[in-house]
Amino acid sequence: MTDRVVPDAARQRRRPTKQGVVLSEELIVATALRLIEEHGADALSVRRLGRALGADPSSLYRYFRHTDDLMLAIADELIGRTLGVWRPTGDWVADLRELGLRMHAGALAHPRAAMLSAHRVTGRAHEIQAVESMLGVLRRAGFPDPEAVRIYHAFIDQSLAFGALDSACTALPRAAREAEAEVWRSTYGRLPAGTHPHIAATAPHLVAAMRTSSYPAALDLLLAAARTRLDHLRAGTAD
Amino acid sequence: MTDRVVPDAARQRRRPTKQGVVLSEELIVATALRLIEEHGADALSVRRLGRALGADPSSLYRYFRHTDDLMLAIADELIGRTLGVWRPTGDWVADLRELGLRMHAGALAHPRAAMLSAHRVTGRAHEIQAVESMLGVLRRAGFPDPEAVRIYHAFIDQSLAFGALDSACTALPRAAREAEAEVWRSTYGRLPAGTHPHIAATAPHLVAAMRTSSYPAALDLLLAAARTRLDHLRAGTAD
DNA sequence: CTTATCAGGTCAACGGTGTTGTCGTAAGGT
DNA sequence: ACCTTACGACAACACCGTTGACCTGATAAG
Repeated sequence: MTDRVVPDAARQRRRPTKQGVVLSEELIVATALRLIEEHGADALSVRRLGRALGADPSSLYRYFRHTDDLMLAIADELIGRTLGVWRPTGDWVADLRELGLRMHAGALAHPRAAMLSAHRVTGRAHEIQAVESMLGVLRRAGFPDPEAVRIYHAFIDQSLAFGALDSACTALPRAAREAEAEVWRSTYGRLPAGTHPHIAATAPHLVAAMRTSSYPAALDLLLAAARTRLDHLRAGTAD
Repeated sequence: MTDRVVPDAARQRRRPTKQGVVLSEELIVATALRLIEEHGADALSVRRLGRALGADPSSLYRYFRHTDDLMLAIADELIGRTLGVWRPTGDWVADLRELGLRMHAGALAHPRAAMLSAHRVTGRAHEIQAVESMLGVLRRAGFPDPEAVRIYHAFIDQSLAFGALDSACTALPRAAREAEAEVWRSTYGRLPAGTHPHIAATAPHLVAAMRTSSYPAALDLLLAAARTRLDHLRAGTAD
């Protein structure tokens, strides 16, 4: 079996499956996304996907060399969907905030794909478009080039890193997620002030806060620092 | 089988394994960490771990309810190793900076373990100690409780998220890492100013910057924003 | 219109995974 | 010296990704 995968364009002999479905790369990716959305991240397996498509699991290997290939195809589809229609408004802080939240939401909508692709550089069209957009926002705001790159770098990595982290949380089996909430409530919530004064003092806030993602807060902190930095630069206080 | 796990302290009948090894929670965790570092994250399975220990896989279920429990124990051990000897100096910005860099370095020292545990709450001794320390730094600095929790949350998640992201990069196969560097150099480095003015203008900075982790920069931005916030609070300017 | 080709769906199998119910045995307390 | 029982071993279950061999029917050539 040298290579049973055929480039999508060259396909012609599309034969229906035993259950009457005509497979295609597109259909497979769409079904995989649906599966993830409907039954949780770990509902995605080659066998289950095959079953959902009404095809033998091994058929999928005519379209993807292995599961990773499938994941990357899904990720690519994701980028397209989440950044497809964004346009800058001119308010650089609001623009970056919107972009950050969008990337984060896009990741959370498809946790598995996000976890696998957050640390990869594809060099493909959608990605290049995104880089150009963000750098544009920062440079038009008035950041000098080295500063724009520094902030872009921190901004994009923070978005991707939080996206992956929070995705990993939502990809946790239900039981584990509930167990974590319980740890915050019954372990951290009950530490005596004698031995752990700071945890005890902030326990209610902790229990409430740790349930949600801190990405919006982290994003706002980053943007606030960037704005301060820009003010300093404008005031002529060179570093 | 109600629950075959016995709390570690209560263990007494330590019986050697067929191959003469005396199991313990500690030994299991240490072996798991070694396994992960030596043979990669997916080298960690109950069966392989059993083999490495010279014990039947099912024996491990006398010490951990399921694989997840084991992961949490590994995560906590990691925290303990990286934060073991830290003491606050009184300069809260410097302290948090040091803590953040240490956690990041700790993650990179055990990339695969970091990737598996960054998003977990263990509720175990080392973790509790770490939470108490960081909250202490922020509260002594003068942050009111809700603010301290907010900043703690953003700070810890940022450290863990970047730790996991950068770990994932270093865990990439050598070929893939070089391919990514090449993408930056030859794809982003050569885009024409006509179609991609912002990338073209910053290309040298981009190529140079994207090779390194942006965590230190992101950390400094977060701390700068926190300091600004504290100044505002001190000035009595509520919000 | 017939025929041959081969893309692509199917089947069966391999070796891996986490997890559990059962059983035997040896360590510890009495 | 005896009992109890903790705890390691075994076997089995249901699932996973992946592959090589097989079969069949849609298409292209004649």
